[in-house]
Amino acid sequence: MRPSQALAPPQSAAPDPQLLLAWYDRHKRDLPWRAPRGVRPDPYAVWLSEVMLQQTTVEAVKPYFGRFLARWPDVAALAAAPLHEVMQAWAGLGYYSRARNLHACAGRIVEHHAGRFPDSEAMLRTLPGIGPYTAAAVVAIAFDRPTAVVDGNVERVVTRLHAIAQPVPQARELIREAVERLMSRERPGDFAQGMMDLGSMVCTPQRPACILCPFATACRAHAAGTPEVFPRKASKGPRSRRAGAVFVVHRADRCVLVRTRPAKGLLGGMTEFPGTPWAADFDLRTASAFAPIIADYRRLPGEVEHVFTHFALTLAVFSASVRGDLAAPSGHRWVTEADLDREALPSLMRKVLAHARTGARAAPDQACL
DNA sequence: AAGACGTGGCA
DNA sequence: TTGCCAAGTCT
Repeated sequence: MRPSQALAPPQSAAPDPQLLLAWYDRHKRDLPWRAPRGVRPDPYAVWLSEVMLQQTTVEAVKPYFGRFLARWPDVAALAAAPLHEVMQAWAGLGYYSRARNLHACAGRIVEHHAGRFPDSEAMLRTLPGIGPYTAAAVVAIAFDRPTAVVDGNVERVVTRLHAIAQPVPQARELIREAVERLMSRERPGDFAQGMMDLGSMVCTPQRPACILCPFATACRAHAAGTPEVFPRKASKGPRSRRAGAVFVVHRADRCVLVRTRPAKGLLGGMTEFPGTPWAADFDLRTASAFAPIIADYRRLPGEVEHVFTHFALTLAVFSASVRGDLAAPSGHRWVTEADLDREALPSLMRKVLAHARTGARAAPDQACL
């Protein structure tokens, strides 16, 4: 090597997809929805996993994926399932419109596509719950066809690789084009998954392990010494806070009063304990007007705290017991304690239930409503 | 086009 | 406790 070359500024070689594939072959994660090298995975399993993984961590998805696949081994089985069973099985995973769309999508696949997943992105995009990312992921991973798969991981890897300083929304097309140029045409599925593994294991949001990165020599952000400033994101304002109250009513025959939330919106279609609306200016003294049944309510000590993406919620819990022959008010129903586990109870309502169970024992009497 | 839409883990 | 983050989609 000539001295002039040694002294020259770091020469960034164009990133090579083979480097990523070699890294992936050595370090890829063993995930339940991944097929062995060279084996085409079941498009149904790929689609199911991709929908579950939308904004959701791998660890959270694993047990749900296993249960869904065991219970509904193919699209036809899922399409034939009652929606409420799917919602129940999804309970706890979050973003519940995904479960509704999953079921609707399965129905469309069976009705309009002879039970087989389309292999074209454009066709997949027309299906409920399948957006640009999921359509590309299914085409690349399940059908091993070359297409640019861009998720949050890929955005991070690519904005660092090219030191793209525009905030992500504006940079999206630039990122897609960069992936288009970079991706492997020979192993599109492995390339897509390799980029995501790289993003989650090496090119992490904080303290990326650049020393382990197959793209390190080509990476502009690494060269600049500031990988973690990419991607640039618009800062969000402070999270707002709301409050409300819920009523846990026990009947003498060990039933609990519940209702189903409207299909759309927050926790859409999920089971809940009746309560007040949730409001920033909630006043506890107005809670009684929302009690589902006339009864002797006791306020349980403490509160249930829950954080949604766009607001934090504080819930007061009221508890009461009523006679064994009381009918459920319209829009409500009685469910046995045992059957409660088979309800589509979101995490928030499981917290309420746990609070009611412990609170009822710890402090039988407090303020009355 | 910006905001709604869950949850749990971690600094 | 608060904020950020995780394989996005829909409106």
